[in-house]
Amino acid sequence: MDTQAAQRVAHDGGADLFGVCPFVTSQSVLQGKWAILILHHLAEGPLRFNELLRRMDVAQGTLSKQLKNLEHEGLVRRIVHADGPLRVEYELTDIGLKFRGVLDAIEAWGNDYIEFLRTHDGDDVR
Amino acid sequence: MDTQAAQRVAHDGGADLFGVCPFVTSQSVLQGKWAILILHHLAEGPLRFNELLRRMDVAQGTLSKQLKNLEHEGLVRRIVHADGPLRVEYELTDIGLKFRGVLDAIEAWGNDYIEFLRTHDGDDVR
DNA sequence: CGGGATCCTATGGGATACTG
DNA sequence: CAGTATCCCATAGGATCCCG
Repeated sequence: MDTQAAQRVAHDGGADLFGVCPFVTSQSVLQGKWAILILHHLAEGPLRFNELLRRMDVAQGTLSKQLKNLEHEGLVRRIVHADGPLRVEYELTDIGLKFRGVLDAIEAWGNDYIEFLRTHDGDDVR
Repeated sequence: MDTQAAQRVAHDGGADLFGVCPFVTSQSVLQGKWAILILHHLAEGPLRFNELLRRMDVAQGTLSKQLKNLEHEGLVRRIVHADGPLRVEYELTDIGLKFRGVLDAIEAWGNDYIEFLRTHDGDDVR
């Protein structure tokens, strides 16, 4: 381990609230550009890799990594169909399905915010 | 209509859906390590800069930038009190207050997920 | 089809020092 | 008190090539 990494570990005495605070914990799952979008698309049902790829304009490698993360975190299940040609589907697990509550809230607020953006056209948001 | 034209229409070539899709739009606001946490702390009422600093173990510069972002995006309002010593408070705007719906959903799911993590101890999540 | 491996860049975020 | 400025690094994510 190099010096910098060692220092970071040593200094990490600060309380990491992952697994303790629901907001910190959720944040670590929601971080990144694609998690919410993937979860959103899978919320309606299982999808194959290339189908996800087509729905979200994302690089293959990136999608692959993100799906592995979500699988590791327990939100997504990867299913390989044994019949015929290679066919893989991704679907939400139980805890992944529960996330739809968050997705619904995000959708509602997102629409409110889009409306807000239009009515405050002068302000340079983003 | 010929086939190629139909396909070009159907396939949204790299369009940025910010301001169009509520999920993409929300994601751009929620991205980053601190936005959700800041919003959560401000949801209960206005807070001063150093008070936020104390509640979340974050670097000053980082907090400053994040607050500027949220202010720019219209979720947070910065209030400078003119009396006596320098005193600044941050509070949620109307559209920021509406975000509490998302925060509530996140809190609920976060707690479910924490429970899920405990009952699946063998899996190395994160 | 469904990826993995590799390389590269952009940027988020921490540490530190300084300021009105 | 409430920042700003600067430097630096770790990581996310895109592009490209390759594979079973």
